[in-house]
Amino acid sequence: MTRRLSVFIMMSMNQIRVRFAPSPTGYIHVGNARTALFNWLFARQKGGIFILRVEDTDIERSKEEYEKRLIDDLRWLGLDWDEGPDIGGAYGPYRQSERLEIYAYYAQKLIQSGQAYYCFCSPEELEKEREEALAKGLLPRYSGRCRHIPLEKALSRLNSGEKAAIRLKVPSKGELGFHDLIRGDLTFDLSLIGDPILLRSNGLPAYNYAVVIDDHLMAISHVIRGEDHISNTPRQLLVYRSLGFDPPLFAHLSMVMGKDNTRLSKRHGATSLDQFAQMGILPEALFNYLAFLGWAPPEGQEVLSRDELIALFDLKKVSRSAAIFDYEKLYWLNRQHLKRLTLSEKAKKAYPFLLEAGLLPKEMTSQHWSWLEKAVDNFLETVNRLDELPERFRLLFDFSPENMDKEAREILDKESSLRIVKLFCEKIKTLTSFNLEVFNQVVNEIKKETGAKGKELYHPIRIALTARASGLELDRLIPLIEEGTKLTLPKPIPSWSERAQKMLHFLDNRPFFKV
RNA sequence: GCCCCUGUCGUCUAGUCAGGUCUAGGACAUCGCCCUUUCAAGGCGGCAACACGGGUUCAAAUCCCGUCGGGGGCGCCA
Repeated sequence: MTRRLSVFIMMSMNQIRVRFAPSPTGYIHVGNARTALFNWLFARQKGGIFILRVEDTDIERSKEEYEKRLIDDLRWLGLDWDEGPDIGGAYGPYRQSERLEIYAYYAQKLIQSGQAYYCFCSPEELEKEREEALAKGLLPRYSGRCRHIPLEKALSRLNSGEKAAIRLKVPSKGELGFHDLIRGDLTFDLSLIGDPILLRSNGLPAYNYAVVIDDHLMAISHVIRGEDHISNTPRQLLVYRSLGFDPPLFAHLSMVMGKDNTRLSKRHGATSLDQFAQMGILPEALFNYLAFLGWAPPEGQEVLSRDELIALFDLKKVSRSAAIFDYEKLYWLNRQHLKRLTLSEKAKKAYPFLLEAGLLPKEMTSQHWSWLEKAVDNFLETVNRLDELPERFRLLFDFSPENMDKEAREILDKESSLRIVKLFCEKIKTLTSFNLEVFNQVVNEIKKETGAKGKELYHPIRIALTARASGLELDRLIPLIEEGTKLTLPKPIPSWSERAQKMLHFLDNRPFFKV
């Protein structure tokens, strides 16, 4: 071994190396995303290495398509990795399906040293035994029946074409413990653990085995993963021990639950990252929220950027109890992050949602963008999510007196209001230009002519202009409409005169309105 | 069934390791008020928790024991 290589190994021994190891069996779930995020925060804070490893040994369920989506989704969230299947690295390959010879090699070593053995039991037999044990209230654990088959005999059965899995021999008594960075010292009774499968009869490794080989060979220093792996840890520790590997440090994160305290699933609402993107949740907001699931910064700060989170994060302060995913708080955080964007970022983020709704054109001119910025500046502060924006924009695009809400109708039922609406419409229907100045002039005239003021005056005028009882402040709304009518849009914004004429026409054909 | 983890406002949590400074702090949600030509936003304020029962102690959210609740595991899934 060269001096340089040994220096390299020495360095990597002290190097913090963590990994996120998902199975590409579906779209990435927020619970897994949170695990990835905690690993990432830890690595980035400590100047360590963050690795993405794809655990695709479940051939039935793993799909290439999912791996691609997984990568896209993680990147969308704002995570990056130093080694992974898409970018390579010194400890690859990073896809378990490409590491099969490695698993076979170590399994053989264990067979040869007598620490593992061939098991010829069929999955059906085992399933039956397990069910029987469960029914009797016994421990559903493998009997160890094949443990005593002499190696020569096993080999000859193998040669004659029989299929076998490889199992690890687990001591029948004793205790095994480890220190968990979040939960402290944990101990387990070995007599309760059956001999785990290392290699399945199809040659593919089982999770509890592959994870050990990979974590060791990839020089993982800290395994940060979900609580559902706590009881797997002793099994894995046994593999480390049999192979003479030093185990890494472990930290088990609590689960993420839905509102009814069951595991978060589709029926609780959005769970996969792409769904949050579609809802108009900013990745930095989801990132912020996920970091807060089971952890809180020391001084109670709430709205934090990725960099601030890196600086503040502390694995030792992570909560031990399960957290419920609260959409309301996520939405609030999203609003806060939305507010932090610059005007042009706001417009850029809003655009896809307005395009999708058919309100803005595919080809945007600089006039479009400048108008969008103004509009977004007014509407964004009223929403939690970007996907609520088209609905707000309809205040500008839709003008339909026939669809007035109850509140607006009730106001029009008052004779004084109706008179103001008509007066206002008559005055503006023939105007060639309309702006705030003209508007105020017209309003002043009406004020003089009718004596109305305040709410009595402005509420009807709002209805005349928008056919709605509520919305944006009028002096912010008018410039937006005025400028918007000059734009080329898939669906034009009605001008003041169109509005006035449409409203008058509507009123004339409504006999039940007085006057 | 057995094993493991876990338990502070409805929710996320601070406080628990080193018991008194906790008549338990913050945030979301909710309710009320203010601002306001509407609706929001914003500002201010209110409601709201140490799962329960024992013990130790001058003193317990904090330490010990038990009970109960919640979650996870016991796969040729990961």
